Amino acid sequence: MKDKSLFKMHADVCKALAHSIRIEIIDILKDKEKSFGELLKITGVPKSNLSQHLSVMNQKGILIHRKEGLRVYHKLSSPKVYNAFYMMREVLKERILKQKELIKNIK
Amino acid sequence: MKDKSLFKMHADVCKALAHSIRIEIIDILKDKEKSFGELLKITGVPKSNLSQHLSVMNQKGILIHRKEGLRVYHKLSSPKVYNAFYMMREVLKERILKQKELIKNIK
DNA sequence: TTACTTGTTTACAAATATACGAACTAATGA
DNA sequence: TCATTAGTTCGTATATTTGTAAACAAGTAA
Repeated sequence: MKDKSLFKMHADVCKALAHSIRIEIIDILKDKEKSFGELLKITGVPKSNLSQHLSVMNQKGILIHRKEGLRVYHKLSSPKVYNAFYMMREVLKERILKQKELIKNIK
Repeated sequence: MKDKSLFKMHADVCKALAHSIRIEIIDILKDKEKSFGELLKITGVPKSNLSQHLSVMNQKGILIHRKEGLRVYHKLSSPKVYNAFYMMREVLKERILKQKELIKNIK
């Protein structure tokens, strides 16, 4: 049988984006790094929850962080993460446009 | 508070890719349509399970299908789906390369 | 040392997602 | 009509993910 471990790893990267809080985090970090505390304020997510989401994103390789004193700064691990994020949004846009067409035809 | 429904929809599209079987399906459909039966043979996934995964992908707007006689043919809803798939794989590649570097430095 | 700030980890409940056999439906042909 | 093929849906068991409070850890500063 064919080896499917590549599909598994590939899906793991996709999973790192597959949550609305994580999408919001990528949106915030798209062009600049932010500390944990800043992300906390912007998102309004409880800190333990936010920490877990950031941890998942780090493990899956889509974020990196550095510690400076008490603060931890997070950013995208590569511009490719934003490209992937962006293409997903394009797919969403296309889907919404198609739905608009459908509604127009119903009227 | 800020409206987060866009993040939710965006994450839903990502979720459609976030499973190894669904990644495999996109890989198979990247450049041609296939019938359910062909997908069944290629993937080896039980038919009820395959049908459910295809259903999820249809609902999330990343696949479309047409029926012809007894057969159902599936394909990507847009080339953008493959672009998104591809960028995810690029992120994975980058991560693997970084891990290789780390191992090299350990030696 | 003590207290404070910033963030992580743990424990566990609740919610979602996945897997798969069995039953079911739709189209075709004998 | 009856059987066959192709695929979907249902019931339900299992697995994975998520959310939250509470405990914990690490760095800074008095």
